[in-house]
Amino acid sequence: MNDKKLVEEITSMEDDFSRWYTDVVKKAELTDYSSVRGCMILRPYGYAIWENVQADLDRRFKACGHENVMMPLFIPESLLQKEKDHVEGFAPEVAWITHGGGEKLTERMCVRPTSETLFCEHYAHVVQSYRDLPKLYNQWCSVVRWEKTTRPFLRTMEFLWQEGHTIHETEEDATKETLRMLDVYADFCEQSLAIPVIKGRKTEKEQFAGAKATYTIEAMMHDGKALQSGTSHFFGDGFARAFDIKFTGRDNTLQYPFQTSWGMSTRIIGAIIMTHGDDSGLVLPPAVAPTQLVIIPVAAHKPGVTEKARELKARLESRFRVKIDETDNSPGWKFAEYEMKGVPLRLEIGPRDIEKNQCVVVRRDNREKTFVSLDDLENEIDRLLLELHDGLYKKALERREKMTYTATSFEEIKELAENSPGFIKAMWCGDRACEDRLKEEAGVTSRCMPFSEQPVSDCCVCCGKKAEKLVVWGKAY
RNA sequence: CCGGGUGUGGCGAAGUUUGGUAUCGCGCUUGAAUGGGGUUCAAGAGGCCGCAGGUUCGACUCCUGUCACUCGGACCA
Repeated sequence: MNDKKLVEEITSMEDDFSRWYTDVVKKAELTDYSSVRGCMILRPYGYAIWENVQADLDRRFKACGHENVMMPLFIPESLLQKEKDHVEGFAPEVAWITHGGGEKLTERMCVRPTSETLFCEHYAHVVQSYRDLPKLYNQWCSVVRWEKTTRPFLRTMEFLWQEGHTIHETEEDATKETLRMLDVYADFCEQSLAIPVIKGRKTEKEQFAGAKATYTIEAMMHDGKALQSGTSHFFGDGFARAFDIKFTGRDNTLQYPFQTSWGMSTRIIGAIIMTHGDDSGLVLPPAVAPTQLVIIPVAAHKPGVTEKARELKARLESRFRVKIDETDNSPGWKFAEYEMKGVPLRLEIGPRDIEKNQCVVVRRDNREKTFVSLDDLENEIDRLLLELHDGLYKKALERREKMTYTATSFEEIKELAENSPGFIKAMWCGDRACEDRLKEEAGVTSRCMPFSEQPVSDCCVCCGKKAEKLVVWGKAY
């Protein structure tokens, strides 16, 4: 490989991870900028990834019984104001509409930063009896938050997401739903995106504005930083009380229902990039790759090559997302191009292969070449895609384990935070003051309190008092 | 929001110190050869130097303002 050329194209991860990220996003043609500050244009290739994410998640939601709806883009100020914690959390970053059709509005409206308030208002209309419950709703939309600094996918002022909003008869049902959706997200990340995640609960400091409990899946990026990849919130009956949502229960008394909400956004594409990518560019997990296999004819001018390549495409496209590159760029150029774009498998077919009734299939993640008989092509591709997915997952998991440390004293956690990028497992007494101090002096925030972890000691890493909660600490995007 | 950096054809840069006809590489177009890791040669096209003021006979270059991107921090679901 010509390393010199490669260095000209993108910054290496090791040299500057942030620049590597922006370079990959740009070179893989995922996004573009416009004259709208802090917002991104999703180009066809970037949008195609989102469409695959969306289709996969939507299937999972429907399997749980969720129904899609559409809520308005705007929220009147009075509606946003109804739940105190919620408005306090979001007010600083909403965009306000003050004029319409050239006239000043009597009441200003914000562009939705999230739609809890709209769902609540609607639920108040449609929920009368326990027979109306539960309602399991979801919407695919974009939301706006007036961010100060932005980065493609990771933090933009407008972004695409789904927000699920459900309402239940009992606290128990709502709690179950919150955790069920967290599992849906975790399964999606691991099975479709090959991203290992840690499931856990957020501390009160990190919890969603208005929630009684926030659960999260946290993933570790290549540089050791954490990315919150999906969240699921339990609201108790707080929103129901604020919005006066009541139903007649089985015992003929008026009761408040219990609610949840959960979301995953285009940010997850940032997670894919920073989990699997390498110095040659993007590496896409097969389940969401817009093209799973690219066919590259070699010596295409020789008789029979183009025909054979087209024949293979026709044969494969009922089972895989296949593309053929018939441009007259050199094969080497094409190899580099599709590596940049993260296409999982590359199929090379040339005169020598045709003679032997075979082709060459190359994996994106490790560049391993396999000569595959054309008689067994479908099965081999299936196998290679599966192996590649497993390989990506395993590699990401190994890296996370290698970059996860434990600390039992303040000095230790501070030293680790400074010198060893990654996650730090340490006990916490539950005091906000300790959490604040760790942020202030060690520069780490609590990512989550994992569900399935053994205690690493019995006293708080910060104050030394008795502690039972294990927290995963880290620096976050 | 605070601090640093950068804005020059599609992309990446030089030129700015010391004001005087807009440069280079890649890409693009056309033609030919090549083709198993970013091929080669030839001929072309393409830029009011981020934007707005100011200084000057003259501004990519100096001054003021402003916008965007970017890196770090703060804030953030």
